Amino acid sequence: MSPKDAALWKAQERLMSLLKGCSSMKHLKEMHARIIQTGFDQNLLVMGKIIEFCAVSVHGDMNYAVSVFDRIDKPDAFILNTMIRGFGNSRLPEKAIDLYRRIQGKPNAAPDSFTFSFLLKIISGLGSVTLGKQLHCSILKLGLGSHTYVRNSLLHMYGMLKDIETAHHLFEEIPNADLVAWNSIIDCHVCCRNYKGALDLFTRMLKSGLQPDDVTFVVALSACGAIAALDFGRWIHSLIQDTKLGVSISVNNSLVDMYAKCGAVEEAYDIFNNIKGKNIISWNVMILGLASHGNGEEALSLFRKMLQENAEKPNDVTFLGVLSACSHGGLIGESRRYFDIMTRDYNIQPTIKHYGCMVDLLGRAGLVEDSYNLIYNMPIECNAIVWRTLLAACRLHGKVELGDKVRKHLLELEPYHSSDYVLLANMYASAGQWNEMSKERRSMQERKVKKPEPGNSFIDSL
DNA sequence: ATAGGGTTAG
Repeated sequence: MSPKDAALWKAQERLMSLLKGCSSMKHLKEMHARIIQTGFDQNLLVMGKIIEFCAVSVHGDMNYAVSVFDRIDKPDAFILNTMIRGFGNSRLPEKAIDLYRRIQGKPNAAPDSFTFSFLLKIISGLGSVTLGKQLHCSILKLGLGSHTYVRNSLLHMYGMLKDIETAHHLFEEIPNADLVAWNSIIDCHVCCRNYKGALDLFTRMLKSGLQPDDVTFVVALSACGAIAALDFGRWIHSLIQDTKLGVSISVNNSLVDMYAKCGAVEEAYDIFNNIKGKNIISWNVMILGLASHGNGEEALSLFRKMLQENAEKPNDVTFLGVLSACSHGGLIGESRRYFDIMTRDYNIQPTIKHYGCMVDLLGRAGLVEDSYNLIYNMPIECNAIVWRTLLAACRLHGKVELGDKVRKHLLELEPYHSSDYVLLANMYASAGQWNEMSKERRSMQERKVKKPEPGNSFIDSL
């Protein structure tokens, strides 16, 4: 090493250690200015550290990361991967895809296993089947198809895209599937609502001799809860007690959730009471468990207990439980009060799910017109699930006229959802409108034929 | 110097 190189290396090391100690954007910007002056603004290690701070640290600023990135002439893979990670955590994750497209074919920044791990996760969230398949092709072309992290990310992605066949195919091709691969394929089945398949795989995994971890148990228990498989859940509970995961918060939360969903509310409560260091999810699953079993009052008193003990700060899901408790207890006045408290005292913006709870609550009480007005006036876009909730209420209370209106909205959003026709046919039948009922049935059969291939989102048109 | 899987509406 020449003396000049040694000096440069020493300076680089000093900058790196200074950047490591950086604690705020203000501090980082000052350092960045000095780095530009000293001519290190094309040094990939130094600039990588800056990008990392801006793009993925808690005090980061993605906009600043972009402006820094744009001035780097030849960014390397680390810098690109870090930018992709940063976009993935941002409100516009599709920008990560744009960046990937821009760098394709540039020799100094060939995508690697890290790039694909990050991108696959982002595509899982975006739900784009086309992009997922394109990326899968690129992965195969680059020979990264059997890279463990990449393959497991692919598995997970196909599960999120509801393509259980491809996920299953991929899984069966793995010579020695590791724990993450097993957990992913089990979770794929849960996501695709194949709960029986998930539990079969869980059993198969045990037989293969692999030791389940906390994630395995959480996923398997959620499958039990979904189909109220209480005996299977109890068996898993006994397996957990044989391991040291009996103290894991998330495993215990899942046990509470499983028992509650299976109707064993007392067992759920028992576990809840014994959790050391309850977190907000512990409280939420218990409140929701009580609420969904008609113990609205108990759910609300548990919520108040949480506040009194200052145990945890309620979040958006807590209020879903609270509103659901009001719904199942028929407490309309209470629900409006809590809705206000949520926004005013806790500064939680109501999501579509909170409106869904309110629509459900008003609808159950027969106030379908109020429910419709709430949807009409809410500041966010309504989705098919909420319209369907209202349609179910219309059916329940024989409000055919409003049901017709709701039907039009559903046709726009999800014209192919089979249960809507069942709901509508039922609604017309209970109102004695037999002609309408058979029309609905015929249109269902017609549409089944025309149903297009699933999976295209806005990103597919990019 | 970076990475994979998980729990909370209807």
